[in-house]
Amino acid sequence: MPVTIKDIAKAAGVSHTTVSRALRGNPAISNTTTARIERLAQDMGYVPSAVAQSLHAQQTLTIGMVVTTIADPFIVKVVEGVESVAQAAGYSVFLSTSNNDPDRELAVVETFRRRRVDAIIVTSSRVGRLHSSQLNQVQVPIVLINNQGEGKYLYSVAIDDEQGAGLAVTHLLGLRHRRIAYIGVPDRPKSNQRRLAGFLAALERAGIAPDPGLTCSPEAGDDFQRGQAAFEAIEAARASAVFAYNDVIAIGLMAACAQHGVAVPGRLSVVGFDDIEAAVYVNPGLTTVHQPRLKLGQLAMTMTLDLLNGRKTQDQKLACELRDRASTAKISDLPPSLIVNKP
Amino acid sequence: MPVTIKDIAKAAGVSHTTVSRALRGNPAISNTTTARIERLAQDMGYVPSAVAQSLHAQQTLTIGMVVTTIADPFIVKVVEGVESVAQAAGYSVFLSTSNNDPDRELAVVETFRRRRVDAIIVTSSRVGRLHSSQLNQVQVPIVLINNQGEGKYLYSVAIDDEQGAGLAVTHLLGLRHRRIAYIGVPDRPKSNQRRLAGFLAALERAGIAPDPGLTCSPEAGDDFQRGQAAFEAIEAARASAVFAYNDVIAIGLMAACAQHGVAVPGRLSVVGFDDIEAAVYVNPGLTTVHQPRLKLGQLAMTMTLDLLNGRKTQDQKLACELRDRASTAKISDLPPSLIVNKP
DNA sequence: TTGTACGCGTTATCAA
DNA sequence: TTGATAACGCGTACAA
Repeated sequence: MPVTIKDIAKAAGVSHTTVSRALRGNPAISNTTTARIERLAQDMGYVPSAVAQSLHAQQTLTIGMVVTTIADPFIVKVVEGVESVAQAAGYSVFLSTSNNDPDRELAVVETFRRRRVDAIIVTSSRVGRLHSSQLNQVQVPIVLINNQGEGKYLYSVAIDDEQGAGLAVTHLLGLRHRRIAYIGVPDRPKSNQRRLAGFLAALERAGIAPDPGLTCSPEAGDDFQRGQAAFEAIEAARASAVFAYNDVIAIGLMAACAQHGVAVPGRLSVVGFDDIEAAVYVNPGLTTVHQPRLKLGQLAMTMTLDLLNGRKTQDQKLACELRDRASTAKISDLPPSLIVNKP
Repeated sequence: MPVTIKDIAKAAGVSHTTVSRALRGNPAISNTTTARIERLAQDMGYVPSAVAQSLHAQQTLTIGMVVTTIADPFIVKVVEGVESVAQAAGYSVFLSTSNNDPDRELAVVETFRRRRVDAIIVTSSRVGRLHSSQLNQVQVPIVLINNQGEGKYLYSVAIDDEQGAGLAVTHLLGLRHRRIAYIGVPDRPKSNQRRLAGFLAALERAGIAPDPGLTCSPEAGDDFQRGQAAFEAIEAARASAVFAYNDVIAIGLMAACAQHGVAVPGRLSVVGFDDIEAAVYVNPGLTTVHQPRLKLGQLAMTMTLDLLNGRKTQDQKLACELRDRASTAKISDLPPSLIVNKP
């Protein structure tokens, strides 16, 4: 049982009220007793109970963060951004994973409600389900990362997927590529759709008609395997360049290329999305669209603090930047047929 | 202001005591009123306050987790393991980063004390500092991951570094390598020392005398850069194989090799430690010592639960496994001088 | 300058 | 079967 102000009060021969005031630096208490009490508190190893304080103050100075899985290198950085800003502002953060399971996500939110968190931050959820049921019952601000939602307490900060995809395609167009493929994913429909839209829009601006054969969305297991699985479709489509939904997919594709003797970027240029750590580890280094993930997390928490302090806020969108590394090159002047065939 | 049992009591025309009992399924309350109250609670959107419950029960069902940085791919998995077991057991986890700053680490532990967490889990800290000052003041169990410490409330779960290093070296010896180098790190002294010890012990078992020229510990920036920086020393030492402190260093070294035209594994075999995701992404796939990181986290939390429930526990050590991929090969029969020179 | 009394939301003890 | 009342640790209005 930790030391309480009552214990200190007894030891000091005063009321617990006096102790409370002294420790909070209330000027009404005489300097001498204040000093004495402070010393006593120190000696007795007193640490105030945030639980009791929370009950009294009707706020816990905690926020709940829901992530699908922390294993995603993208999410990790976001969490780090959130946590650092939170910590600096005196907030603690509960981290919970949902594994992309809507039921668990609801359970997690329910737990956060029980714990009386002051706000909730959610990354990459399928808010559809969440929204419908009890999200509107939640009486605290909810900040969505990379996801929109509509509701009284719903706010969002997001990456500009379309702009990012445009960056990738523009880069490839600048390298004279014309047959550019897109590898999408089936399980993040919203962002996938936005990246696809950005991809198509950029092509259209360049006067290139969309070719359905140039977009695919492999079903295989994890993202890396999806990238590998996409290899055949890319070959069949005779693409000279590929824009992948994310880096892991791009890296999986590059692995398949290496296996089949297709040189990157000699025969095929590859652009990813995210700029995860591994993008600089692989060979060749992966050209990719950098997401300001840390900043995204920081912004989400900053916005949360604004909300908590009654300041005005509005939804934010963050721009991406291109990281030009070694997996892209100017298209060779050989005819496409020669370029895409095996050696 | 959320709904309380008093609100429900008023609406139901009973005392709040009855409501409390009804909602907890106390058999003393008649079925009819129980049903009526449950319905009311549901309709009014009642969610019990974990804060008030914690104050009363003198336990919060929360645990605090301190990590140096969540950005470390090793730590991420550990966190995931901890969180999944915690969540299943009804515990919530506070996650805080210390950035390897002893002061911040102390501040974080202090915050956890204020929040009255039931236990604390710490990964990869330099417990020296922590231990000395106020760690002994903490009245809750502390589980250290990959770190020993001595004290009343201190427990630990760890990877068997020596065994893991032995695995790596034995593998290389089996491939006929004799001049095997070790790349260490200056900033994780404990585990570095243990891996070095395992490295040397395995060599000794094979009757190979240690050669100081074959171990180095680059000071450069991050681990990747350290791996790159180690290249020259490895060349100078005329090693045919390298065991690196971790995967990122190994990958950095491989990048430098690619740059200088040194074939891996043709000229140099490389073994890492950790088995991070990127180990399968790089080309060639990195042979490495797999740490059961998820299991490590799960074990840490399981042990914490045991401690909390008064069960007996003892410090645990987890064995590693070798993941044999493509960065190691049998040494060629050319004389060493030919092997290590540039093409 | 200090103390008394009450409330925050919940559970438990005791009495009816 | 139900209800008053106290307690958990803290902060504060009101009194002295």
